[in-house]
Amino acid sequence: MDADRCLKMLKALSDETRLKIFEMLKGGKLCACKILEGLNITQPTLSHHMKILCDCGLADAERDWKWTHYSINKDALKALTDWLNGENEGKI
Amino acid sequence: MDADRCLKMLKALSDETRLKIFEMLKGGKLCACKILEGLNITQPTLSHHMKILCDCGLADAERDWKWTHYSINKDALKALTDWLNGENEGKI
DNA sequence: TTATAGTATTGACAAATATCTATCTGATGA
DNA sequence: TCATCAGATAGATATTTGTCAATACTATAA
Repeated sequence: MDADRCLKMLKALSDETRLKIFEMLKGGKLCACKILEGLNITQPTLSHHMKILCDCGLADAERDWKWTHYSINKDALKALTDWLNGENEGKI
Repeated sequence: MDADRCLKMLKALSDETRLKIFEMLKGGKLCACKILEGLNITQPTLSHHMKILCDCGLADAERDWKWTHYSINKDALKALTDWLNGENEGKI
């Protein structure tokens, strides 16, 4: 885990809508359509946000038939918080 | 610690310059002029960034004669990482 | 009071970005 | 093959924000 990766994750979390999505996903895996229900944004906007969350590694996407299920990548999250807390040793 | 406060902290950390400052301060308390030395920005820009870091609670400012010393507020940092990790119980 | 020095504020501007509409893609089922 | 549907991409726009130069503030020292 380096500062660049950390910065990317922090940028991903530093938007109100994406932080809301993050909170929703903390409760467990969710389909894109379910996430969309809880937010006042359009589908392309959600798609854009999910890409940012996935690209930085904080979220994982899993296609199941026609739906995409998203979940938090707990290892990435832990790497981020460890880095912030100064426990910069190894991993990810 | 609520999501709003968390969002403010994440926004504060989601800028490359401020994350560098954060890293510097993780090594210990620093004078503004020392921070400035390690960054290619002007003094007003640093002042602007320090205000953001202090306003969200992640950094503390301490005036000593004519110099201002900045440090990380470890309680605030822990509250942030706890919140991200889902340990949302109480405090700050 | 006046000069000096470290830090903060203001105002302007350019770059980044969150959002939308419109459209595309890819897979399924008739 | 064609229609349908979930999700992705493209292009445009408005807002946010990082930066600077200029200036103000505040405390000290002469």
